[in-house]
Parts: sequence; structure tokens; C-alpha cells
Amino acid sequence: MRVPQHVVDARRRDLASLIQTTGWLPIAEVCARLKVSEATARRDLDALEQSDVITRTRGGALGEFNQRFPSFRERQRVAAPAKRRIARAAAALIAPGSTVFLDAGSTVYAVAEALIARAPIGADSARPLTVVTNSLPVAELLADTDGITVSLLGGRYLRRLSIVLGPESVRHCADWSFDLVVLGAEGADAAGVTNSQPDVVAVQRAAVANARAHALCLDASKLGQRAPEPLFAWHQVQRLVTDADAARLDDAGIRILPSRLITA
Amino acid sequence: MRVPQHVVDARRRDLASLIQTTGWLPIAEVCARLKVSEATARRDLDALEQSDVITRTRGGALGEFNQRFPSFRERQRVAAPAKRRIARAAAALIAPGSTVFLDAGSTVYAVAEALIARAPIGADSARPLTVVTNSLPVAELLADTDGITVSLLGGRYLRRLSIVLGPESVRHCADWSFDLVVLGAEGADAAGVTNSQPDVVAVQRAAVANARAHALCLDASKLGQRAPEPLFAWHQVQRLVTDADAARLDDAGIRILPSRLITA
DNA sequence: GCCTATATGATTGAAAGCAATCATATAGCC
DNA sequence: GGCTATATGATTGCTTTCAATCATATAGGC
Repeated sequence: MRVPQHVVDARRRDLASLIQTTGWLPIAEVCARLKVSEATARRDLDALEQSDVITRTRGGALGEFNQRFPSFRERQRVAAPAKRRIARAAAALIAPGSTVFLDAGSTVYAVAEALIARAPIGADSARPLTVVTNSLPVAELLADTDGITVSLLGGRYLRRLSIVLGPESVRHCADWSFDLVVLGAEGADAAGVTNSQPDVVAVQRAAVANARAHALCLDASKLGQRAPEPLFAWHQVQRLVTDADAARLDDAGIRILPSRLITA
Repeated sequence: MRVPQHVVDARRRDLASLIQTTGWLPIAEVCARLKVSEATARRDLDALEQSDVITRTRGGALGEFNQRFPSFRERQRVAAPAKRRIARAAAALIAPGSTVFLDAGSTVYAVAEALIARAPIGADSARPLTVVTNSLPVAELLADTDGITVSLLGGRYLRRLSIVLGPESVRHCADWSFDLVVLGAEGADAAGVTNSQPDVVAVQRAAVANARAHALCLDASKLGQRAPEPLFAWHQVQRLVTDADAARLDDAGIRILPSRLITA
């Protein structure tokens, strides 16, 4: 049964402040306090998470978390299976002994996870490995992993995204010579690959400029999307790792040589 | 396979502090960080919950949950008042419009806290301000503060200390021209000021080399201590900010010009 | 007043987390 | 050096949580 809008809004405000003061609230508690069904409780929590007021955890929700660790939402989000497959395929491109740059962004974060999953030692291993990144979650994840050395780029620290950016980051890329640069993007259509922030693109370009090879990871949800800042035209993409098959790409107007396409 | 007791204890201490700083940690993350199986992760979490250090939630664990309700006042009491006085005195050295380097370490972290506490605007304010640091907690704390721009040095990421270090960090210091460098140390005796890690000292030296001035923050508990790596002889110290009075310093065999001493 | 968009609660299959148990390797003690 | 207590990781069956779907009632716009 539908209920007036103001009631819904008020309830969600109450819930938000409830969670902020408690710090953490299990779902059952939410139902009891608001006297709603579990389904509605979940919907309310989803709505609050959408507007970045709270952070969902399995079985409840955290308040105050986004302010302190905004990147966590991304880290926490269960990697969609497609993303994990892409990540595994991208990680397979990395040869032992190489120096790789890992971009910021959730898909590339999944690549870092996949790197940990790959055999730590032996013929199938990617290690030893030097990883350079401007993503704090990636650095955080890989640091202290045997056989992996992690370097952070320097630069302006953006807490909201948990990354470093800016002219210093771009400059520091020139200190390196990457064997592979692994990139993500937010949009991909007939015109090319796009991202939302100019600063992010600047670092991506700088990394690619100092690399022997690069690979772009794109999950199918990005197809047809377009972000303001152009990163690549399609002919510039050396390797595209995606879960979308050739037909799907074709639908989106994307033309790429089969030899450059890796379907995960 | 059984493992030495001290290893288990150390791991659990690490886990506790990890959870305290993250706020919340999902089980999978715990496994990844500690490189243990899920079973062991659960056992560790159970143990920590037993001793009331953390609170378990379904799928993870909360830190700070138990400490959340004790008021701020009480939390402040825990932070040594001496350290806060030192921090305030050091923060007072910072002029608006300047570029300062903040070292890693708990005393200097307190300086960052004091910077936030200083008037955000007006005659008494230190802002606008550019802060450069190799300490992630400092960057985390100051980022997104109005009037403060935060830059991280690049370099090898050391998770255990949450800092970046190494030759890149040293090199990147040369990109800057600091108005003031704020340093901490672990030991101070007649011979001079010492720190435990050569890499840390290397960055401290590089920062000082590119600075017009520097200040050393030392709480009295460090007097008489000695760490392996020499940082300064006393005649090299431009400004010493400490809670120890001149007599106390004299007892420890420390000779420093009164004009260079700031007693907080 | 009628119609449609939407907020709700129920249901269900799938995924994730959990507690218990067991084999194994080794730290710690005699 | 040998014995035992214990920390670990794997496995299994069970419980909880989740996402998706559906029917229903009603708010809000015409």
C-alpha cells in the first residue's frame, strides 16, 4: 500500500540519524525501530546508501563511514562475477619480473585482487612484481604481499576518491618505465573511451606514455555510456579486456581488431 | 600447524589496530590482510571480541564501537596532554600561505590535529596552507579541510607504518621548497636525535634539505632513549619543541641554545 | 472521480556467512 | 629427544542475508 511521500522521507531521515548515532545497526533492529518489513528496511538502506549517507554491510549498515573512508564503498562492493572474470584475464597479462601500473577504479582494484589470487610462486606466478599505483585502496591491498613491491605515486590527495592526482602524479610517472599499464574507464561508445575527471585522465595518459603496453578493462555496463573527458579513440587501444562479446561491442558501435580483444 | 605464541599475539594486535583505524572490516579483508584462512580469521575476531576490543557483526567486525560512547573528553584524556601542548606550540609556528612538511609519527600527527583546531579563518588562522607528508594518517586527517591542500609524497608503501618511504620519496622532496618541516624522533640523548629506520631518516633529511626552517617535536618520554639511526646532532636542531624544561634537558645531557628551545 | 505511478510486504531461489569437526604440523615442555 | 597441547586450514551442513519478482493498496496528478 502506497504511503505519502513525506512519511517516507521522514522515516529515512530518522533512520539516517539513528544509524549515525548508533554507528552500526543490524537489519532486524531497523525493522523493529521503523516497524516496517525487512523488504522496506532494505529499500530504505539502499536509498540512503545511494545518497552516500551510510554504508551497507552484510546484515546491517554503518554510519559515519563514508566521511572517514569514502573509498570503502568501492572496496566493499561485492565484485560482480563479470568484473572478477575481467580482472582474472587482465591479471594473466602480467609477466613475472615486470613493473605494472594499476589505475584507480573498482575494475582495476579487482585486478589487484586477482593478482593476489594468482599463484604466489611457481610457473604460474606473476611474481616478483613491482606495482605502481595512484590508488590507495590498491596500495593498501597489495602492500606486504610476498613478492610484490608497491609504490604510490605522489600528488594531491583526494579523500573522496582515495587517490592521488595532479601535476606531481603526472610528473612522477616519468620516473618509471612500465611493462604494462592497466586502466579502467567510465564510458565507452562509438567515439571512444571516456572518463569523468580530467586529472584522472592526465595520470592515465602519463602512465601510458611511459609504458611498453597497456590494457583497458571494461565491463559491459560501461558500453554506451559517455563521460565528459576523452581518454582513447578505439584505434589507440592496444588491449581491451571485457566481458562483452564481439556482437555486443558491435551493437555499441565499437570497432576493434579481434587480435586486440580479450573476452573474459 | 602450530605457530609461536608471540606470532599469534602480534597478529591479533595488528588486527585490532587495523580494525580500529578502518572502523569496520569484512572477514574476507581480514583473511587477505593477515594471510590466514577464514577459520583463523574468525578465531582471531572471536578472541578480540572476548577481550572487548572489537564488536563482531555478521560478515565482519567493528572497532571503536565500545569506545564510541565514552565522551570526547575522556578520549582526549587518553591522548597525552603533553603531546597536545607540544603539538599546539608547533602548529603556532606555521604561517598562513606557507608550505609545510609533516613527518610521520604520532607526535607530528598531533600537530595535524592542532592545525585543524586552529581558527579556520581570520587573523589567527594558519590557512591557506599546503601540507606535504609521507604519512597516510596525516593526509587522511587533513584532506578536504577547507584552506588546506594536502600532497602525499610518492614512494614505497609500508602498510605496517602507513607511510611511504624510499628513494622516490627522497627524490620527490626536491620538488618542493618548504617553509617549515615538522619532525618527530624516537630517541634523544647527549649524542643527538635518533630514529629507528634509516629510510625514515633519509626522508626527514631530504625534507630538511629543501626547507627554510625545521622544528623537532619531542615529548619528554623520549629523553635518554636512543634509536639506531642518527638524525641530528644538537647543534643542527633549529627549533626544539618539547614539554621538558631546560633543567630536564640538562639532566639528559642535552645542550641547546635557549633561543632555539620552545617549552610547551 | 479516475487513472497511473509507486510504496509496501510476501515469497523464493541463490549466495554468503557461520559453527562444528577433523587431520596435521609444530611449539613448548618434560 | 620425545610427548602433548594447540594453532591452523579444510570440509560439511546449517542459518542468515540478499536480490528479484509479484500482487496489492493507495497517493498524487489529471
